[in-house]
Amino acid sequence: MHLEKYLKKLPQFLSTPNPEIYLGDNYVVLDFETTNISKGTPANPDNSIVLAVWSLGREHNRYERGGDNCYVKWGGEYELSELVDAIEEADFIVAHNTKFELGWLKRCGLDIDNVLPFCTQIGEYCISGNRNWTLSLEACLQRRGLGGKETVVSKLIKAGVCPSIIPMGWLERYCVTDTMKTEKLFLSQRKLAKKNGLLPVMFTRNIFTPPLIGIERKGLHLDDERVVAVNKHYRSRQQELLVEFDQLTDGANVKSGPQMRKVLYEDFKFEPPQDYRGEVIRTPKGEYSTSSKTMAKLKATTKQQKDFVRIKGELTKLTDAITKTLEKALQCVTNRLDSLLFVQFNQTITDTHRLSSTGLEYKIQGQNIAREFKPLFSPRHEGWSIGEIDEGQLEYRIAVHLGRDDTGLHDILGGVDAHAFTASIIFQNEWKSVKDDPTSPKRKKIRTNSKEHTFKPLYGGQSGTPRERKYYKAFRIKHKGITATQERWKAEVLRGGYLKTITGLRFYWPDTRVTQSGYIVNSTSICNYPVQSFATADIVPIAVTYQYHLMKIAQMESFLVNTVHDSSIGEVHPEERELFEEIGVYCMVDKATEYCKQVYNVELYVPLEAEVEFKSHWSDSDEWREKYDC
DNA sequence: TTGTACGGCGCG
DNA sequence: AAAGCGCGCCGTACAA
Repeated sequence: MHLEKYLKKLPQFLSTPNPEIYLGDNYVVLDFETTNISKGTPANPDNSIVLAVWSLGREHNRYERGGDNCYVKWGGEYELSELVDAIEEADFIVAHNTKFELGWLKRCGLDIDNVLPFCTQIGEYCISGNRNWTLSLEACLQRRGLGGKETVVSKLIKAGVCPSIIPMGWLERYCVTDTMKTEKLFLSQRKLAKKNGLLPVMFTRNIFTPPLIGIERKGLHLDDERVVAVNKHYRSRQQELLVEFDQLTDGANVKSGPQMRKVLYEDFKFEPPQDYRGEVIRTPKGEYSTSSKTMAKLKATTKQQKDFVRIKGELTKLTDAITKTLEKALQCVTNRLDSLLFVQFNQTITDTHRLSSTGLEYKIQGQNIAREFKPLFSPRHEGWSIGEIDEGQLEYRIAVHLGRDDTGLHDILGGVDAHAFTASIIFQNEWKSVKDDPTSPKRKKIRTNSKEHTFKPLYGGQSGTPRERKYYKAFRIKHKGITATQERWKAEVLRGGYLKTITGLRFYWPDTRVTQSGYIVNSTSICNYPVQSFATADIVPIAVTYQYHLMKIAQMESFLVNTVHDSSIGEVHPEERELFEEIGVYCMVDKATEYCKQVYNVELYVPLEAEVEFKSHWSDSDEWREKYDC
């Protein structure tokens, strides 16, 4: 295959990935002090490096550790060629939150895509599994018995004092100390990681960092005209509805839970809806629920009640869309000539080690943009398209792999429609009459309604209507392998309080026990985490990492702009579609599979599958354009 | 005035 | 005593 010539140019840590590289001593530990606008982000040109300190792992055997074997350089990013040279000679760099240091090194002119990082924050996160530890340098040091007290300088910085005006002697002492502490932390982590088999997972998390920086810097591009048109549409509809809503409720606020509870269950005298067991649906704190799902169960009889349910439902959606997306997108296209929206990827937040994402200036984050608004995102260049590569049925396939589930494998290989099986049980009678007529709209509708239930039992879901429960049971019987594996996981956690997963990552549920009724506490999480984690925190990041590098090596003009759990999204040059697809699919399928073997010694029993789409926008359709008249 | 909890809703 | 999992962001309500 002709990707061979690009593969040959991958940096060595990617062409022959080997986590044991972290056991060597050819590393550079570094720490930067910078000016502090927006937490010192290197993305802001008004920020600059104040002080850089680094030390070399291979020099440390020569003499006793002391403050003097650090390199110290005052001044900006243009005076760090010595550091850049040292990094180019090293196997990897070490820092606490390497995304920060790498961002600055990029500004120093270093090609950070050739740098292998070891982030001590990620290191601690991998050790923590899902234990939600505080991951500041101080907290990590304390946890490993390495000191880690707050100092005067750290307090000053935390209080918002810019490092550029902190006395030089103080700042230098502080930065040198932090560098040495970071190295101690690294040495402690790698020792433990080797012992517990965590090096592979640390390696996988770390090679993702340079691609994430590259993706973050590009931003997501908004289509100005569409943003304006959709805003107008939503605003005017909101105005109409607000008038009606005010009349019906005497000016209640649709966003207020207490007010909605009063309106619904006191003023309109709705009977609080019940679940399948006949118990009133309540919030975790015991209040009557006013969610849209609960509202859907309300029995409206009078015209007033019917109007209210309809208007409240629509108004909630409108308000949500306007405040969370549309208003801010409008501000972005108004304020910024380039109409770019920036997000930040967080690598150490989630329990399952997925990425999370934070919206920066305009507070729109990249992972939960409503499907309805994906058509607002367009390529920044005329004639380009948005390309999206998706891992098809990823979590299902991974569950089938982990459970060596022959029935699942058979269905996947045979392209069996999983939702049809769901429909045949939940909508038994209705389904019978239409199941063999693929053009039937009724069939389509039943199938759509079945979708939400299909994979619920995969995550431990059992409750619902009698029909639904019948399906969940059928799923567990059908997928014997998955069910048995999940039972083993629960047993392992019951025994030891934690589960060692296929990648070596450990998840902890120390309070797990069997209740009097036989229910195992935490069982839904125990069923879910190993699947969600391996699928979307390992396989997809691996694929995106390689996709990013190969696109760059192939000198493509196209580039990635986002990744959302099971997919990557890029802006694609019209003449590069074929190559974009080839690289994308290769990475999501072949490369991810190969890496699993190389790094995790996991031979995937189920094939992966990638789906590719090119569109004028992130999503697009005639109906959508008609609806918003653009 | 500021910070936090809560309920709600969006995504995979 | 739990009833699919994982997140981030919103406005309200209310405490400090």
